[in-house]
Amino acid sequence: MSKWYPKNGRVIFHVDMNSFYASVEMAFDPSLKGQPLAIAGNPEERKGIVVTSSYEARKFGVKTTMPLFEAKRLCPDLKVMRPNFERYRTASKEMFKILAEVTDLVQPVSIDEGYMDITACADQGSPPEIAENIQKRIYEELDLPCSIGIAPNKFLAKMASDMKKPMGITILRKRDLDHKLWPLPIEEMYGVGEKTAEKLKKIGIETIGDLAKQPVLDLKRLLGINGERLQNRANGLDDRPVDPDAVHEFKSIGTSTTLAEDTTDDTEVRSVLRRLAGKVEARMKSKEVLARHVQLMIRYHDRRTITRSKQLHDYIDHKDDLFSAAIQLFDDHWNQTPVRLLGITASDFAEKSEVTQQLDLFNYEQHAEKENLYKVIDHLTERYGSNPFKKISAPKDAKVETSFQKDFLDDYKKE
DNA sequence: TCTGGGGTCCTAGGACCC
DNA sequence: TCTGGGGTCCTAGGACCC
Repeated sequence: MSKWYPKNGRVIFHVDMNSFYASVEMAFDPSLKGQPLAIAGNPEERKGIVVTSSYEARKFGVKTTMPLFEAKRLCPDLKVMRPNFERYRTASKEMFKILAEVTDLVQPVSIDEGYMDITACADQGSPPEIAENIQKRIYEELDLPCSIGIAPNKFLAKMASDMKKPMGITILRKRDLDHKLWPLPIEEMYGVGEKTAEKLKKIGIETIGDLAKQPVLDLKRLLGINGERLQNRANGLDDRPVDPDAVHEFKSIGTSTTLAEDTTDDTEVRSVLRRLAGKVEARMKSKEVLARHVQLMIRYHDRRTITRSKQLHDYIDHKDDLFSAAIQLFDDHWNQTPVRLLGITASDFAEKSEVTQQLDLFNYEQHAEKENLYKVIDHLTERYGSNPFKKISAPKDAKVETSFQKDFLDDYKKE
């Protein structure tokens, strides 16, 4: 036991569902098992890219984000299905239920993967035993394959879960770094994408091991603060905690759509933005939040994409308010050329209950201020011999009244 | 008949304040 | 007589991930 649960370390799992959407479809309709299967959007609507494919399809070179026609060229017998997101969400919930039975310290990071901190789970067996149990339960109860990485931190657990698929369990300890992690090509490192890999290769870094050993100043110059962070990870250092609450701390809600055809038609744009605003509204309401920031995304014919956003004065959650912010941004910034994609994203949230409370408080304060007004005027009149605000004592506009009262009271309090 | 849709985090410049 | 430096907010864009 002490071998597995060191006093000064953690035991972290990364659970990664294999080929998730395709596997859920196969669990749903077992006649699909063993077939090359791709989940993809509708090519008629220019959404024909592979979202997920089964391992049978991958053997032919089918990959995620590959255009469907190319996937079919590589694999003529490819079976193609549209995504059923409701189905995937249901399967995902069931999967996380199984993880939650092991520990509360589960952090979902997407629909098909999550971290667990099982440091305090020694009573349930050794980490490999716990991992085997989880994998077995998900397979037997949900008919879904997964891979699990076991390591002292999130980064290594993530890299480990990737090392054996499908249905793998991989242990990656600090002492394994030099022979399991460092030989991997730099582009396989989590956090290193196309652009970063390109930059790193230019200074001679080809493997994760090369990155681990490079003088850190070179990396800072090349990549900023991220250079140092990536090097730490390459050396097996990552102290981010497994945070079960992170999933509730979402920062934005957005939706976007690629149009079936590019358009310059204002009526079409308006109708699409209305639809998007309605979707964002529904998702905000289900999470009971209000937003104070709205962002519009426009992708043009040539795929050049701009985002334009604005901070609002009030918190909103109604589709009409989302729409009016979006259409204003569109009218202000559209360059009149054909539009390929439109998107609306809301952010800078407050919980609906809190904003409502604050509004109540605000109304209360306004009321209280009116009550106080006479006292304050009396005070100032007494002090200065006359009411210094006499000239504007009957404001018509409610907003003017409010700010007037606020300044007034602020001055009063300073006295 | 090329490249979806959902996110997060970071950077950088300008405005503004002290 | 001619311009410092730090902090914060806002906006736009880029990189990355699944």
